[in-house]
Amino acid sequence: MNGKKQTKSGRGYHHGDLVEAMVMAALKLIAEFGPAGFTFAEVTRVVGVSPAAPYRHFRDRDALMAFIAQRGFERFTKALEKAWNGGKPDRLTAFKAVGQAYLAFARKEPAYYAAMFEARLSDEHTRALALAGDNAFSVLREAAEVLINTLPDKKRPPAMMVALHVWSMAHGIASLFGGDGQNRKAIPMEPEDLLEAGVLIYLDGLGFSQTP
Amino acid sequence: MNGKKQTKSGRGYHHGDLVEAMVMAALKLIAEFGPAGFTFAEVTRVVGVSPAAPYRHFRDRDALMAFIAQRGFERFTKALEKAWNGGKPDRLTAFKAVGQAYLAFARKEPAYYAAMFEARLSDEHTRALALAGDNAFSVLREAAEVLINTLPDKKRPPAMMVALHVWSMAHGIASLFGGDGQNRKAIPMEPEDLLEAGVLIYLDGLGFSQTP
DNA sequence: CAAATCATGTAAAAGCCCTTTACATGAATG
DNA sequence: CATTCATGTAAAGGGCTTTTACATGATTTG
Repeated sequence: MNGKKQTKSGRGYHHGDLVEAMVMAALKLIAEFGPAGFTFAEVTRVVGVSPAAPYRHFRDRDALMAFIAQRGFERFTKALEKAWNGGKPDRLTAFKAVGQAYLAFARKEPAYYAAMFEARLSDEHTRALALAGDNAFSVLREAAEVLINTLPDKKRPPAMMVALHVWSMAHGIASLFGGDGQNRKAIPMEPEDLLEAGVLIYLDGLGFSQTP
Repeated sequence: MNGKKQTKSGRGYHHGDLVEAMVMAALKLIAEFGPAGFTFAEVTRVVGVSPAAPYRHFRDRDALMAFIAQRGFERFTKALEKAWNGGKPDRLTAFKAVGQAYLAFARKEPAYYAAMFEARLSDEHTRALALAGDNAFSVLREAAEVLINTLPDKKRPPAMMVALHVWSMAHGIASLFGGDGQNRKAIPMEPEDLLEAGVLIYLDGLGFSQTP
């Protein structure tokens, strides 16, 4: 009947799936108070275990954060891949969709996004996350490569650079105006529209005319 | 001889300028360990006062952070204004200089930058800082306004939008690849060059041809 | 100039969080 | 069924935060 263990309201000595429960509780707290806005002890209280319990699963609070960031990067990568959709229906549309997917992820999963980009993790954890981050970036980089291949050789910029420009603008918009609450500066348009316009102008500068 | 008080190695009962000393010590710690990388108590130890002393000057750790962010925004605004230089020697050159000044500030003053953009301050403090942030943004916005006035009416985009695009790209680059150490992802070019290229392409898209 | 007052710093204490260690429980294994 | 292993608890040490009562010395004022 039940996927895992017993889940009577009062659980027994063992929790059943403490890792998942910790992650879920932490995500809620991050979404509400930011990546620095919760304590390890607070999560144990929400979950209903003793303060020492999580140490069987995570070396410390940062390890929980890194675990969340890791999972976030994986979901992020999938979201970007889905948006790119192999370049269909056409390269330009798909490329813009990747940009929109970037912002959509930041908006819909602010807790993951914060864990990925705003939690200041140790060098060790940062290094371990680098691969996951690179995977996400690769989606954008390859999309850029496919896109610019439609340009004549002479006018073709490095795909890496194009990807970095779009990534930077998307991340800048997400950081400054994205999210759903507190830190967000007020601007007279939706972040998604701002990015869409910015990417269009940028691509125009590369030689993609908007009205061919 | 001395600007302020006695500064014999062993100071007396009163410090003389605890606020400044706290700010300086905090900046050093922020630069090294990030905005979440120091404790209030640690700063008091560095400065050499009791843990309760700072409470005469700052309500709490966040108030110190906000104070630093406030000062950071003021210096940031000045740096951008200096780069704009009234639009001289010409609008385009000056505009690009503003972008470079943005990155230069993030690179040279990582502690201020982190306090301004990466410290998650309370809503209350965030609101109080909004004005200081707006002042900085205004410099870029007015530069954008002057710049796009050279475009024919029909092709002239809103200055606000142009300013937001450039701000976002600069902030994205600074966040992802700027700074000088740990979090910085490795890329095959300097952040400054990446921004310069991005702004040039973007302005090209707006109708500023690079080779008139 | 001396006394009163005010700003600034200290000491001590309460409360919370982090983390480790020794022990308890119950699930899995043979 | 007995053993072993994974997982959770209790207790304790140490650090940080913040408050309160008190100490010091700079500043103001008669």
